[in-house]
Amino acid sequence: MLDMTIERLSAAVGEKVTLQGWVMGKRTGKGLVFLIVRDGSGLCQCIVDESKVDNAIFEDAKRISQESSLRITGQVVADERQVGGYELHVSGLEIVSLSQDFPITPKEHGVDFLMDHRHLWLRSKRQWAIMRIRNTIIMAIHEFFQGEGFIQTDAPIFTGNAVEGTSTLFETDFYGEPAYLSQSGQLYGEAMAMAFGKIYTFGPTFRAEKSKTRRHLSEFWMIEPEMAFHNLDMNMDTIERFLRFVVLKVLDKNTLELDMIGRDTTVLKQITEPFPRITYEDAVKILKGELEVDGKNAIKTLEADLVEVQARIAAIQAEIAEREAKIAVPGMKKGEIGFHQSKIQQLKEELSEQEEAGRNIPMWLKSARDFRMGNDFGGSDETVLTRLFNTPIMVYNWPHEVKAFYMKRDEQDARWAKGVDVLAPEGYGEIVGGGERETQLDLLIEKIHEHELPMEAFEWYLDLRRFGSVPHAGFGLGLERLIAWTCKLPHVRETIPFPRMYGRIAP
RNA sequence: UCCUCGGUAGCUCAGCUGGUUAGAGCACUUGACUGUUAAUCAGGGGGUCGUUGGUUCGAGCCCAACCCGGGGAGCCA
Repeated sequence: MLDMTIERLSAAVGEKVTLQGWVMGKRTGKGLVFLIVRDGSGLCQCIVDESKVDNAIFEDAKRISQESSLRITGQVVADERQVGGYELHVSGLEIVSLSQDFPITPKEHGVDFLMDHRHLWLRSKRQWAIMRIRNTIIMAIHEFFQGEGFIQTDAPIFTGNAVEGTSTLFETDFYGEPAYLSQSGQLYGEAMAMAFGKIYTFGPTFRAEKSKTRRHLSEFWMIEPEMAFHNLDMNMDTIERFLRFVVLKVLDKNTLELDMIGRDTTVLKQITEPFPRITYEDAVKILKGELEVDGKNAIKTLEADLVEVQARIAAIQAEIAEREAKIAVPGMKKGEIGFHQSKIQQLKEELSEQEEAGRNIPMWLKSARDFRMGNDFGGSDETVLTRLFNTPIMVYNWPHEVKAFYMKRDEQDARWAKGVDVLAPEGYGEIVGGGERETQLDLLIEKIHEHELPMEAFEWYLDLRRFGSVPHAGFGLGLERLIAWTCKLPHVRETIPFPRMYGRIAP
């Protein structure tokens, strides 16, 4: 049978099956060739034994190279030591296409090199695992909203007016008129919520920010639910249920993948606990160390982190020196030297990470101490704040000056706009931004003037308040940031098949 | 736009205060090893040291400008 996949080998133990795939790796021994085959669904070690196959097959097994494609036939044997738990005792092998000098070797590579070979990098284990988790998350998003009675609608990607300034928009030529690639479907989502009750959009979003950081992409996918007859509290309830649902789905369906990328799931499992809801005012106090959380002080915690980082740097430097001294002694076996060298390599990588933390933390501390009530949080402020929590936190009631014109003003205290930012733990920061929308026509018009926006471009939007305005709320979730946190990746670029970012348009 | 770190073999890096023919590991290749999981052993080929200009008897190393990349600030999901 040719439709066998590695994923389904467990149902075929003892049977003779044929797999179709690619060679990920090869090890040879006297009379034996071990092939690691991947077929997209998983990995399987295939053993070619010289004494059990035709000579021609054994010769093919010996000459087959990394990433050659093949059809391979053999008996499925359970073996707990193997990735996936099964191996194939080969009786037949057909080379479909021989590959030559595959650029991505089992050794470490630099980011630039890997990014230039993204089309091939996607074949590696880690990327395989991440893309499967991405798939789970996308499906879970649909499942959650569909299950709660939302309908998926889509906002346009071309927009004619620059809502929040043209500096962050990509301009294109739309039949001779300037048009911009959408940086949010928010306003259209509101129109659709007035038509269909509860909706969500799920599509690509474009931001022309010249940001070169671990959490920015120029093209990313955003989920934007919008709910009629919902207020800020109901919005926060929805966000919490939603994030919990998605993360639990990943924990359920991707244990293998999470393990492959080395994700410690302890923090993820705490997603079942309530998310703290903190007003902006309190968040600022926590940030400045004026308010403690469960007896923990943000500033003091960070200072302790710094001490720890410095101790770690010293320990790493000592270990590197020790291993280098060992290698320097003549007479050590080559293999052992290689072992020490690879350890030193790892240590040096960790050292540069720790050194970076050592440089950053004092800056973060300064930023936190000097923070002024009324400002928006910067990336480091979010890190300092979330350092004290193991679940996402929801910061709400923001100074209205820092939020968009459509955000509803708090009826009790006009200083605040009823927005909410959800900050992920472990240093990931903002993954969701949302809030309750302004419903009053006159306040909205005032805000549009205040932001110096072109009134005529918003006439259609104002119609939503003229014809049956209702309280409504919604939020936007950056898919890639959610994936990055779920997988604890150092950078969002690995969460999307072909990242588009400042300075990167190919492949 | 600004700050910061970097660019040496196909890949990852070393190259001490400037000094003869620029090194290692991996990958590739030849051979040895009956089960390996990036840690076996022996041999082999492979480099305009990002670009341009300068300092010097002499530059991979020093200086300047530029190009490319990493991280961060601003901005944000």
